[in-house]
This record gives sequence, structure tokens and C-alpha cells, in this order.
Amino acid sequence: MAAKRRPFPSVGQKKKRTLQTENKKQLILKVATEVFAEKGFNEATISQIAQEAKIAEGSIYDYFKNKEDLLFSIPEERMENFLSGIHESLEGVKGALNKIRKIIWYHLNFYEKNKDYVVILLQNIQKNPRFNSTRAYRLIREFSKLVVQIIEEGKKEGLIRTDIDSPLLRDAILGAIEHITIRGSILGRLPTLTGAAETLYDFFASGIQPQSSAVTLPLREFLRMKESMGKRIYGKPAKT
Amino acid sequence: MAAKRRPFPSVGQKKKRTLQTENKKQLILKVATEVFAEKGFNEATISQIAQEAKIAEGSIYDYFKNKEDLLFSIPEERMENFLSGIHESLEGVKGALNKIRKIIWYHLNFYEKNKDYVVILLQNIQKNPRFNSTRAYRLIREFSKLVVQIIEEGKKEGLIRTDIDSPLLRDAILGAIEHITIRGSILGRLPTLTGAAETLYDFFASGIQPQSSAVTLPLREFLRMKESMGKRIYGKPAKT
DNA sequence: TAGTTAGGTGAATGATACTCATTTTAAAAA
DNA sequence: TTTTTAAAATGAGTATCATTCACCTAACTA
Repeated sequence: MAAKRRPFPSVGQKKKRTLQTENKKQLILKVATEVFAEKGFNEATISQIAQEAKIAEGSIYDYFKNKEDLLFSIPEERMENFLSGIHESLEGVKGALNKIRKIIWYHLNFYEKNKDYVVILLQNIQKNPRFNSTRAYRLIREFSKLVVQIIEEGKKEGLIRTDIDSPLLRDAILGAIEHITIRGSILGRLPTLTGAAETLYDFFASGIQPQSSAVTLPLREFLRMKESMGKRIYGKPAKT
Repeated sequence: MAAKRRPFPSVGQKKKRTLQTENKKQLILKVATEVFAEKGFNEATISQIAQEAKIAEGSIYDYFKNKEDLLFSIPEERMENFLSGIHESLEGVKGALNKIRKIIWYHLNFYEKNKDYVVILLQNIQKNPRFNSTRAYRLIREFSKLVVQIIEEGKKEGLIRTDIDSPLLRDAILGAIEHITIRGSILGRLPTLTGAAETLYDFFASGIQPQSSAVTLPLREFLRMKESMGKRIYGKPAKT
């Protein structure tokens, strides 16, 4: 046992000590991230991680409850960065659709810049039911709620159809992002992720049907035209 | 070693033997599916599977190379059913969009009816890189190609925008389906999956923007209106 | 200096995937 | 029917980890 013990009651040189401890934890996390990313959770061994971090196997258990806890600890810091980054990048963005566009871009960009991490998160962690009781998972939920909020906001603004089930739309958007990322990581196409952002946004925003067989125009314009004519008009988009 | 051995050169009562062997393999697969679904791959033990199948541990290795091979063998039969079912249900369906709608529905419906299997496939198998060299994975790829084909077909028919990257759209659609399914399985909401199909299709087909702030109408109608006026008209949908 | 404790260690333990020498079973031959 | 033969099945034994714990080291206090 080491890290769990109560620190000195004095305040003297304690900081230095704590810093070293914190450094060691970070070191283990860094090495573990590399090893897990390379070998996968099952094939990675504690002894290999210990060796590469140049510490004893037992020391790992001073900082983490077990191998799985070590794995689940990897996303914590990154998720915090992700979340604060999202909030930052949304500042000043007006309108739900623009926010969604930004989120899609930021999300793919984040994955593109955190390859090792993405492999671990998507392949080893996210679908493990025990991950749900994790701090990092709570952060993911928070993000997930944010997306729903933005969708609801969009409904109120009149920018998103009100008959849409918000959580379902969120799942569709996040699922699409994730799947594209996984395919990218398996096929080694991660560097092009960000380029897919605008296209992906467009699928959801405008749909996949062409505008050539139907014309969409602002309501005001439409009403003006209609007024100056006296004609029967279709209100719904052409369906096949 | 057992199952690998060459059968007798004669033809006599061989069938009975082979059948029993096949049955045993199926039995192991059935029990393994249950155990893996309940405990997850890591927590499930070979000894538990052997016990519940009422056979010796060693026998499992007569039929499967190792634990992972056993896991990866589970999707084979189901994927075959899935694929033939898809082809069947697409018979007589005209138009790429209708086919995509059908695929989304069939996919979600299949998952809804194969709960145990879905949990295993999505949580333990699909994102494992070694799964890529599997027979079952080849079937998934086949399905994946089918979707791309349909999208391309839709472009030629003029039903889908030609500026869309087909594999990207495929990934978005399949990713959305998968994510919704996973959320459903974690939250125990699988029974409502099929209900989400039409909504999901609609996200992609028509987009999420309301028709109230913009009006879409057939090109002929639009041209007729335009002709009888003399006005400047927008050709693109309103963006926020 | 002596005492205290955070911090670190690695051999020992137990669990489990996988192997293999042996036994059992049942088809084919005699 | 009895004998022969190879397929099937077995489970004790092996190797490989994850995890524990009794002990060590060094820094800080008094």
C-alpha cells in the first residue's frame, strides 16, 4: 500500500512528495495507454506495463484498484479536456444547427488528434457495462445531455422539426460519428476524419435527397410568390 | 482431438455420427452464447461453459481452436440468416430510398429479435481487430457493400444527391443503427427498436429541419410559378 | 541519532486458458 | 457375435497471468 495512506499532518515539503506521486500515476497512465492501444486490454499484461514504466508490478496496485480500474482511469482527464473544449468552442455560436455542426466537427477533430486514446475508448472501454459506474462515463453523459439540450433549443427556435425524438436524434448523430471514427481507426484513415464533418452535418441538416427534383426556398419568398399568383401549392417535400 | 479427424471412407451409418458431432458443436455454441451474454467475454470461463453444456472442458477444444474462436463462431450462422433475410425482404422493393428504409427497419427488427446475440456482437466482438479475419466479418462486409450499392443506385435514379460520399453515408446510417441498439440494450429498451426505424430513416431522407421555415416543392411547380413572375429565386435550402 | 511512515518491491498465491496422455464409444471387419 | 480400429471425450497437469502481502528503503521529524 502506498498512495492510499494518509499524508503527513504537516505542510512542509509535502508538496514535492505529492507531486512525485501524481507524476507516477500519470506515468503509469501514459504507459498503460500505449500498451493497451497496441495490444488491446486482454493481451496487455500488468508486468509489461510495469516493466515499461520501470516500476514494480505491485506499485501499479498502489495507484489503481486493478487492471480494469487502470483501463477506466485513462478517459478521465481526456474527457475533461474534451468537455471544456466543447464548451469553449461553442461560445458565441448562435443557433442550434450551427452548434450541432460545431460539435460534429469538434468531436471528429478531437478523435483525429487522440488516436491512441480513441482506439482504447471505442474498442475496449465504451461498451463495457461496468464502465457505466465510472466518473468518465458521467462526463460522457453530461456531453450527451448537452447535445439533447441543443436539439431542444433548436426546436424552440424553429430550426429543428418538433416531431423529432431528441434522444433518438442525438444517438443517431453520435453513433454516426463513432462508427466513422472506428472505421477510420481500423482502416488507418483517422487523418481524414475532420474532412467528413461538414458532409456528415449535411446528412442530418438537409437530408440526402437532391434539391434538383425539388426546390426549397425560404417561407417569406414562397409566400410572396404565392400571393402574386393564385395557385395550389405543395407544402411537403416530394417523396419517392 | 476429435472433430478434425477424417471420417470413414465408407458411407454406411456415417451420417448419424456426423449429425451428433454437429449437434454438439451447436450445443456448445448455444451455451456459450448464453454465458457470454450474461457475463461478458472475460468473466465467462471455459469451465462454466463446459459445466452448463455437461461436457468436459477439453471437448470444447475439439470443436474450437480457443476461447476467442468460440466467441467469433457465434455470429456465423446468425449473419447468414441476417443476410439472406435482407435479400428476401428487399425483393420487389423499388427505389433506393425505399430500400434504405427497409434495411433500417429490418436491421433494427433483427436486433430486437436477437437480444443475447446483439449484446455479444456489439459489446465483445465487432470492435475486436482480430474479428476482421473471420468468416462472419466477411458477411458483414458483404452487407456493408450492399448498402453502398443501393446508395449508388439511388444516385443514378436521381433520388440521392450525387455529391454524397457513399461509404460515408453508409457509415452514418449503420453507425446510427448500432448506437441506438447499444443504448437500447444497455438501458433495456430493445423492444422499442423497431419503432425508431421510420424516424431514423426520416432523419436521413428529409433532414431534421422543419418544412415550416422553408418550403420544398416539385421543380415543375416551381418553374411554373417562376415563369409567371419575374423574380429572383433562391436555389438552395435556407441555412441558419 | 532514533523513530516514523510514505513509498516501493517482488516472491507467493490463486484463477483460468489450454494441452495431452489416456479412456470410452461405436462403427466396421472378421 | 466378437474383434478391431479410430473417432470422441475426458480431466489431470502446465503455463500464464492478475492480484496480494510481508518486507524493504529513504525521507522527514524530534
